[in-house]
Amino acid sequence: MAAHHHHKQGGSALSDAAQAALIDAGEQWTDMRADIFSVLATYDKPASAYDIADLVSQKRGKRVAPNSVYRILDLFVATNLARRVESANAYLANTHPGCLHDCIFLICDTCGTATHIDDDKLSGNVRAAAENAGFAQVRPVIEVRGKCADCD
Amino acid sequence: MAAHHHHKQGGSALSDAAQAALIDAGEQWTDMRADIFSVLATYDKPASAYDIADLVSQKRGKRVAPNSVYRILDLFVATNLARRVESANAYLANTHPGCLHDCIFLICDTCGTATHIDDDKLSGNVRAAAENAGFAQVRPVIEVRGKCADCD
DNA sequence: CGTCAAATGTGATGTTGTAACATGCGGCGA
DNA sequence: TCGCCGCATGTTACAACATCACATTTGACG
Repeated sequence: MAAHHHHKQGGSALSDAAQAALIDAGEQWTDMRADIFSVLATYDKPASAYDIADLVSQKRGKRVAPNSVYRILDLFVATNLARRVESANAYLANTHPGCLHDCIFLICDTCGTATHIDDDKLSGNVRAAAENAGFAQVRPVIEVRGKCADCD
Repeated sequence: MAAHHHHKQGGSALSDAAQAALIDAGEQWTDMRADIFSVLATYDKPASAYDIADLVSQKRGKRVAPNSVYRILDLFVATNLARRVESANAYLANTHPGCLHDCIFLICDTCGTATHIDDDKLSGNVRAAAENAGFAQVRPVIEVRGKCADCD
């Protein structure tokens, strides 16, 4: 595979990539983590920890506490398998784990779907502006609320 | 006063400006709103609705419910007297009400203080990217988490 | 097999945000 | 003046989001 393609990966391919990335980070790919990732990956809008807890509970036929979900989501975010959408208090699967980007999320206020842009130039400028102001260990949060093309 | 200065306004001058802006928007400047704004304006870090409710309660010697605070904060945000910091679930007074900007907030993860930058070029690029992707009624959320110069 | 660390379960609790309806207050026309 | 109306605020309840502390399970490894 060539250097830097950004095809969205489908269900199982994406899970495979996630698994590889997680193991690569020295973490385990457990059933629970696989289930949570796969549920998260089916969402095209940011999913709250509680949404995920409900679906994973169904899938397993046994209550999974939000608590556990949060733990794993935190891990996913730390290892770049998922992103937190701050303006939605919710999470999205990273469709290309392994690639580091400062994602820009576009969230439709009407239908809730989120798309994401990787514009390293843009996010780089934001980073630069922050560092210019004396900030270090910078982590940009760039999200755009609005109306998507389908909801005009 | 000249066209577009951005001196931070101090306590009473800022409140005066806020009052003017609110009335200009066809809203009332009530005691409650004045109190909430003045409390918000003393913060140099994003203040949660609950923080504000506590302080305003003290100040008035009578419990003010978070509920009421939210209502007024929403009004402030709608009229550009205050901003919501999404990544902190909290609010900041706008130090120059009347000027419309897509603010960029820098929030220190260590001390919590927030500074803000107005870089219309940068935020304009974010807007443009979103509109390019078919989004309308765009409202950028640009925040940067990191460590401020004092906390290095 | 025993031990240890990591993962997950469980229950409690803290924080943030809304909904629904009641009350108060001031303006304005009858 | 009186009653009505619209807006602001009060009050109660609850929903949604997030974390803490501690118990139990699992599985890797000597």
